[in-house]
Amino acid sequence: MTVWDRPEPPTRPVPLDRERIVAAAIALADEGGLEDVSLRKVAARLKAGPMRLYGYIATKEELFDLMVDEVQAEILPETQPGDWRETLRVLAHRTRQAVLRHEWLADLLGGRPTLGPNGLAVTEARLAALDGLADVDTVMRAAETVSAYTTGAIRREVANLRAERATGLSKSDWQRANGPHVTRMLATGRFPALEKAVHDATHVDAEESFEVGLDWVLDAVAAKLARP
Amino acid sequence: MTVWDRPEPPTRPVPLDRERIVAAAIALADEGGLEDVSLRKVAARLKAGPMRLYGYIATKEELFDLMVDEVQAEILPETQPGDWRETLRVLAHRTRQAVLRHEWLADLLGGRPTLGPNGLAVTEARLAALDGLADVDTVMRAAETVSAYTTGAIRREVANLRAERATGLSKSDWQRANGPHVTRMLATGRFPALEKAVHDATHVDAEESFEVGLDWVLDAVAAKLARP
DNA sequence: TATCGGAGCAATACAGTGTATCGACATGAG
DNA sequence: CTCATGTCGATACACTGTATTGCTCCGATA
Repeated sequence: MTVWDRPEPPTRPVPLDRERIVAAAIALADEGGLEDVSLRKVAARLKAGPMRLYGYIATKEELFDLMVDEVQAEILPETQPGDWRETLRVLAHRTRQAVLRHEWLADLLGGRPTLGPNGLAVTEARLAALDGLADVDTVMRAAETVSAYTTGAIRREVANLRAERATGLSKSDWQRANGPHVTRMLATGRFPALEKAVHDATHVDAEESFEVGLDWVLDAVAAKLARP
Repeated sequence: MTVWDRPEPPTRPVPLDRERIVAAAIALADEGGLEDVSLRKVAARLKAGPMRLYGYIATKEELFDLMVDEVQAEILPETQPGDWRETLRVLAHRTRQAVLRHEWLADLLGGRPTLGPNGLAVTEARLAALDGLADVDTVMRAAETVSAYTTGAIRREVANLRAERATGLSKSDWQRANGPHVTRMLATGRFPALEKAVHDATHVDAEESFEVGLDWVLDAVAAKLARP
């Protein structure tokens, strides 16, 4: 019985694990957005049948949870700076940067509690930064307030960014970017304050306005920490 | 040719308009969440074929936009209170209440720019409250910061609410509500600050923590308005 | 070593989705 | 009365998440 007579052994399936699955899903989402992530496509990237994934995840939502947690690892800074304020600021900025790298994150952020290891680690980092500076309740309120601002601001930024991309690519001109509709609405005179704001506001880039708002919120936190 | 010989005239289709379509979609979403809203089901409620809707909307996303704008009408207060701070506070609270009435709004809030008439009106109300109290840029930053906090906080609240509902119905006990997983994670000792917070924090209801965080942010705004 | 149980996997199937296409038909204009 | 027009419904397509089913191979047991 020579080699030539014996058939090749059947090709063993590519080994799989959650890490590989999540990586494939993230790659897909990075390329084409969240709606491009289908279990079939993810499986195809791994040269596997769609049903194979159900050995590792029970539902597509779970895959999303894993994706979010995976990316949250990028948020944790390698070295913790000393100041509580600096720590919170860095965490917020790194969150923003992670979302800009993975825009689909904006669709998921805040949508479910982040209970994965990295999500918990981020929460821990926020709380640790404030630990001992006030009573527990104040600390929690502070952490949650900063985090609420962060996710809210980032979401709006991405929303605007997408809208700009959708309406041609005119970036600087607000009115033109939003098409004739907004212009027409403003012309009705029913939105005088908005009209003034749109007309007179100096355009600042997104990062700076994120930063400014964040600073305000941090100021508020600082004020509350001062008086326990 | 008597009446009996003549066939009935063909039943004319039920007249349709965006208002009716949006109302049907909102009703569906209120009952079963956003994912229960399918063009087929919406159309069925109106005794129409699915394709009929495409005379009024070009895409499902547009339907969502219309839904959001419709519900935003509920946010505008009937009478404007005097104080800028009170105005912003009321707007935030009414936003929260609207989301609690229509939980699906949490999935959409902040996801796209709100360019509909009611959305613009809400923005206008926010800006109008601050109008003249500082330069335009500061006013915009203030409005956006408050709104970022609001949407972020509400989203987290709804996320937690859903998670609680999903894990049995134990509401007060954080650890039990989140199942053994979080308990086990905390037991690793890798999240000391989180552990302390979970253990020692006095449970305050969602509305109160929303209110407190909001007040902090409003304090921050007040401070910036003071010095132009 | 032969057999068997069980696990992992692929194929198939199903109910449902958003939307393009097209043919019929009622309606208003000439 | 005829004809063009535009609206509506049916059909169709490509695709989704997931349940079910049966095969096939691996390792443990007799």
